[in-house]
Amino acid sequence: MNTSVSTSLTDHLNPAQYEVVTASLNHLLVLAGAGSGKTSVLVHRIAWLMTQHQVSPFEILSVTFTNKAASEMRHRIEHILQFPIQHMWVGTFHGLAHRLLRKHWQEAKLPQAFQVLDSDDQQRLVRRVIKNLNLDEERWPPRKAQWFINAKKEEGLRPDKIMSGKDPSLETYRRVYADYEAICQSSGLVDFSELLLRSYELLENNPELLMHYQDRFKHILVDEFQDTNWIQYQWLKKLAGNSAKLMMVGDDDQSIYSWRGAKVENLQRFTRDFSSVQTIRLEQNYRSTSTILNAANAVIAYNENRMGKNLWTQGEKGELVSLYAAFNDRDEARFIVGQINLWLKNGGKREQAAILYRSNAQSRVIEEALIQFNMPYRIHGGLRFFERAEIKDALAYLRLICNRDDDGAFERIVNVPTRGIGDTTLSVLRDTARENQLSLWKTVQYVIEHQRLSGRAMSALAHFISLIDEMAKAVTELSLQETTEHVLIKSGLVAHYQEDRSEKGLARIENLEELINATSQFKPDIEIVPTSLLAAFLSHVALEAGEHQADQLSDAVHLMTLHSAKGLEFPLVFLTGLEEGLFPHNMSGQEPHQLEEERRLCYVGMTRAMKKLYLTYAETRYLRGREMNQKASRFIREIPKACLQEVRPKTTISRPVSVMSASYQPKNQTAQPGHEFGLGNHVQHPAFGEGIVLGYEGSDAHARIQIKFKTGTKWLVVAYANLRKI
DNA sequence: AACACCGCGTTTTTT
DNA sequence: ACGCGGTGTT
Repeated sequence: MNTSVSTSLTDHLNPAQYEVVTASLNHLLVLAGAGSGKTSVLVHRIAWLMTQHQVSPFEILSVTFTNKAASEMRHRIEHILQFPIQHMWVGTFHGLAHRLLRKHWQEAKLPQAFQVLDSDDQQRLVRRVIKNLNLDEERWPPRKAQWFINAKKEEGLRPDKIMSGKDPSLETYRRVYADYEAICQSSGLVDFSELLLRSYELLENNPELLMHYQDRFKHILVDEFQDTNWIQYQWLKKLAGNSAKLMMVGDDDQSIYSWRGAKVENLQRFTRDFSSVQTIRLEQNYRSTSTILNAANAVIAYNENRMGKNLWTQGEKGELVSLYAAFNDRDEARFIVGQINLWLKNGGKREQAAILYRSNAQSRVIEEALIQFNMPYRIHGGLRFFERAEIKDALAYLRLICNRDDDGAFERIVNVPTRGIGDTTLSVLRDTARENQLSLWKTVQYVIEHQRLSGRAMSALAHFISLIDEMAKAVTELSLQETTEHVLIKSGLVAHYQEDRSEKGLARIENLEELINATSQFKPDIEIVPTSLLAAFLSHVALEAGEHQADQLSDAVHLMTLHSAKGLEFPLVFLTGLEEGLFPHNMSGQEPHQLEEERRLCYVGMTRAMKKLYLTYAETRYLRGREMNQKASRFIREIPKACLQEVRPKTTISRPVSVMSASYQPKNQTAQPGHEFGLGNHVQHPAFGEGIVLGYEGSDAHARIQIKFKTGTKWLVVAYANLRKI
C-alpha cells in the first residue's frame, strides 16, 4: 500500500465521503445531496481504486450525461493522479455507445461509414417519412412522431414489438417509426436514441463481445444516476454482468428530467437488482449558508416520494433569503439589476450572479433591463455552435462528400446557394427516389439517364452533381482544415453569405471561419479505428454540439433556465417568476408527481446559491401578449418565515396617485408626505442621468416614481433607483 | 427567388 | 408578443 498517496487522497474528506472513497469492493449507491462534493468523491474513488487496489485504467468505465461533465471528470482524475489516463473509458452514454458501434460496426449490422443524426436531422427525416406516407402533417405532427420514436427506442422497443392492436393512432405512429427505421438502416444513419438501443442490442446479440467487455470493465461508475432512462440502465446492467462493481451516484431530489424519460426509480431498482448494495448518503453541504439550506430543505420536505436525506452545513448562517413582490415583470427585472449593482458596490463580481427562470421567454424582459443599465450578461442555452444554420449547411456539403446517399444533406444544400433546382424538380426527384428505392443522389443520375426532366432542370442537377464530385476529388489529398476551406469556397456558401451585409451575415461568416478553426483543432477518438478524418469529425460534431456562445464575456451576469443551472453554483442567485402557473408551470400539470418535479426544480434552483438568495415574483406579467394577474407561487409559502425577509412589505396596492402628462412640470414643489422627491424636482440617476419627477405610484418602501429622462419617461422603484436630488 | 402575410403554438434539454 | 412554417405575391 502506498500510504502517502492514501493519506493525501483522503485528507480532506468528511466521514461519509471517506466511507465512499475507501469502501470495500462492493456495489455502491451514493445518495449525494446538492453541494456535497459528489464529483470529487467520484474522482477520488477512481484514484483510490487505482492506487490502493491496483485497478488499471483499462478496467474502469465512468459514465456521465454531458460532454462537459465527462471532460471535467477526466481532467480531475488526471490532475489527482498526475498522469494521463488514455485507456480509461470516460464519457457520456451516447459517446461510449458510439464508440462501441464504431469499433464493432459489423456486429452491429451497420455500414462502416454510418453517420450520427442530431435531433434536427432526425426531425427533418421524420417529416419526410410522414410526407411519403401521405399523412396529414397537421394530424401527425413530425415533432410528436419524433418523440414517439425516441420514447419507444428508450424503452428498447422496435416497431415490430409494438402491439398497436386496435388503436389506429398508435398504428400510424408505429408505421412512421418502421419506415423511419428502414430509411436509417439503408442510408447508414443513427440517431441519438439509436446509439443507445443499437449498442445495447450489440451486446445482447454477441455473447463473445459482451464477455470481452464484462471481463474488461471491473468497475463502472455513473454520475447523475437519477437521470438515467430505461435503456441506459439496461445497458449498464448488461456491461456490468455478474462481476463488475457498480458505483451509482445520484440525488432523487434533483431529478428534473422525467419528462424526457429519466427514471428516478432506477435508484431504488438498483438496490433490488443487485445484491449487497451498500448505500451511503452524502448530506453535508459545502456550498450554501445554513439559512439558504434550511429554506431549500423545507421546500423539498413537501415532497412525499423521497428516499430521505437531510442536508446540513457547518457554514455560517448568512443573510436571510430575500423575497421581492414586484409590480410587474419589468419591475422585477429592474429590482434584480438594482440588487446586482448593490452587490457590485460591495465588492462583488458580476460573474458571481445568476438569474434563473423557469422558461426561456422570461429572459427577454430581464435582458432589456440589463441592457438598459449597461450590465454585461451571458445567456446559457439557445442555439449551439454546430446547430447554427450556416454551420449545418457547410456540414451538409461535407456529409455529402463522405456519403452521396445522405438524403438529408442532399436536400439541405442542393439549392443553397440557389442554383436553379426548385421545388418542382425536387418533388420529381423525391417521387422517383421512392418509386425506385434509390437515394436522391442516385435518383439524379437515373433521371438524367432517362431524360425525365426539363433540360434546364437536368443541366442544373448535372452541374450540382459534378460540383460535389469535383470537390470530393479535390479534397482527397487535403487536410481536414484545407478540405473545409475548399468546400466552403467552391460550394459558393461563403460568397452566398457575404452578400448579406447585415450584422447577421457578418456573424455567419465569422461562424464559418470558426468552423475552419474547429477542424484544425480536431483530434479523433484514439480508440476508434479511423475510416476517414472527415467522417470522424462529422460524428464528433453531431455528438458534441459545441458551446452555446462563441464569445464568452468574462465578467458577466449569468442568465439561464433552472434546468441548465443544475450542477452549477453562484454566490448570488435570483430565482425569478415564482408565480402559480409559471413556476410551478401550468404545462407541467397538476398531478402530484408532476408538482413534485416542479418542486425539485425549485430545490435545485435554491441550492445553487452560496451566499445570497433572492426570490422574486411579479403581480402582473405579460404572458403571450396579455397582461396577466399572477399569484405568488406555493413554493414561497413552503419556506419558513424565519428564513425569509420581504423586501417590499405586502400592503394593499395603491393605484397611481397622479398620472402626470409629460408637459406638466411644476417648479420647485416641496416633497409630498412620504416622498423624498417632490413632483418637478430634478434628480440624478446613475444610468439615465438627469431627469424630472413627474409622478408617483404607491408610497414608502414600495413607492414607484415616474421620471422624465432625456431618453424617455420611466417608472422606477424609489428604494432601488438610487436617485440624487439636484 | 425573394419577400410579405397568415395562422399556429408557445416548459424544461442533452446527446 | 413573437417566431416559425407554409402559402401567396411580385
